[in-house]
Amino acid sequence: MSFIQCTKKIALVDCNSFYVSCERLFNPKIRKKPVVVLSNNDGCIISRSNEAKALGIKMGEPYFKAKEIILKNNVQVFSSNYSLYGDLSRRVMRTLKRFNVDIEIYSIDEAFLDMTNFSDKEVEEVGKEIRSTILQWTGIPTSIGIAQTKTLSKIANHIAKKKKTGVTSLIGLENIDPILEKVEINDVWGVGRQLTKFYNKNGIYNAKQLKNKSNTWIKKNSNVLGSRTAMELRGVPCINLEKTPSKRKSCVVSRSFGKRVEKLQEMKEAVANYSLNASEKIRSESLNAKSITIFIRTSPFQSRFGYYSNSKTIDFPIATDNSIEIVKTAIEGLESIFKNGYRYQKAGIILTGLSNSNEGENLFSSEKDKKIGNLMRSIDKTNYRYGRATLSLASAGIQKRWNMKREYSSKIDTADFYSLPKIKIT
DNA sequence: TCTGGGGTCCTAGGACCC
DNA sequence: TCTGGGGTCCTAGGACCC
Repeated sequence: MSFIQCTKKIALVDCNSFYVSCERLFNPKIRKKPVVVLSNNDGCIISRSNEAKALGIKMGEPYFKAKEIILKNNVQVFSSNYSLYGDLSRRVMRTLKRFNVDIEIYSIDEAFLDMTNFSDKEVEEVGKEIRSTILQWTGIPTSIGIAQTKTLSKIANHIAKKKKTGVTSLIGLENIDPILEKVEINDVWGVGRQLTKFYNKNGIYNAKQLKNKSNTWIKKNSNVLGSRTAMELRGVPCINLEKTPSKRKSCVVSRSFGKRVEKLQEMKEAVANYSLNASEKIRSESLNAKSITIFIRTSPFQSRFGYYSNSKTIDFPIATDNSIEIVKTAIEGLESIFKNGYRYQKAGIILTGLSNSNEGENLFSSEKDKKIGNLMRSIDKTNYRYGRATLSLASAGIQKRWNMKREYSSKIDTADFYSLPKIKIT
């Protein structure tokens, strides 16, 4: 038996230190300097410039732990600014779409491209052209890895990150084992902490070893995901390019608090706010939620005050996108799990069982429901125009003492006219 | 003092059915 | 003494990703 193997060519375009690059765009002074961007609440370091990496600052490290290195080396620090990053991401993706190839937007700073239609020889040159176009049009530096499968293109991308040209193609190479041998197993896409531990225990330390491990062993000792990764390392595509984004299945809004919350009233305000945001989000995507989960917890890192974590899931009678109903239900859920005497660090809500809201006026939709629908739409429009929370519910509160910390924000927002960077003409 | 947020998918185990 | 077996569906929790 024989089969025709159609060799694919998949490119992974990845923005270099994306959030840092976004901040640098409007701040030339920090171009060659070490820079880091912090997560919400200024908690952890989630983006680092090469200079910051060289200082030994680690990905995901809590900010307070890295503070000493940061101060000593005059590292520039920024609170995250997702409105800015989202806008620049859209610009990068729009630029990519101009190249007329199938594209899957994989995350805020990554996209897979199907370059199968280009010849083995062309592919690297096209990659370079894409890279320089993005740089020129958006100012964002990228790296591009090209290979036969998504997993291999991730590896090619790692290599490209260290090259000056920023582009690496593994297409047409007879034997990539010497390359895979240098890739640590935990750097392989799909291999996280637990799998690394397991593979190490079984003598697998790099990508080549996993690739050459027998199928039967992998199938017996891991799950479908594990064998898929191994196949992909062998050049057999198992993970398809998703051209059309699939509808989301859940919607989470959760935050750590800027200050610990101890009172039910404050917690209610926070949960009401998260519920409002989530409702607005699903309405903007024409979705209804079947149920809602509310969760609260104290800090898992500070057990001296006692640890408490709980959640409550409630089904709606009918799938809904109505803010008022969602907030009301969230508060109900919160009251059922809230316990006095704890210093809460985080809360959130999850809307699940999402379905298209236009799928059928259901039997119960009444005049009243329609009126509520119209009300929701006009709230959304007003908030879109004048900023979120122009119109809100009283339960969402005004003081918001629990609001998150953002001490180091650049306050630039290319998606908001009043926050555009200003140029002084003299 | 200070440790992110938003997703998806898989699996094990329980409930239930015939 | 022996105490069915096989199937589906659902959910919670874990692992992974960026």
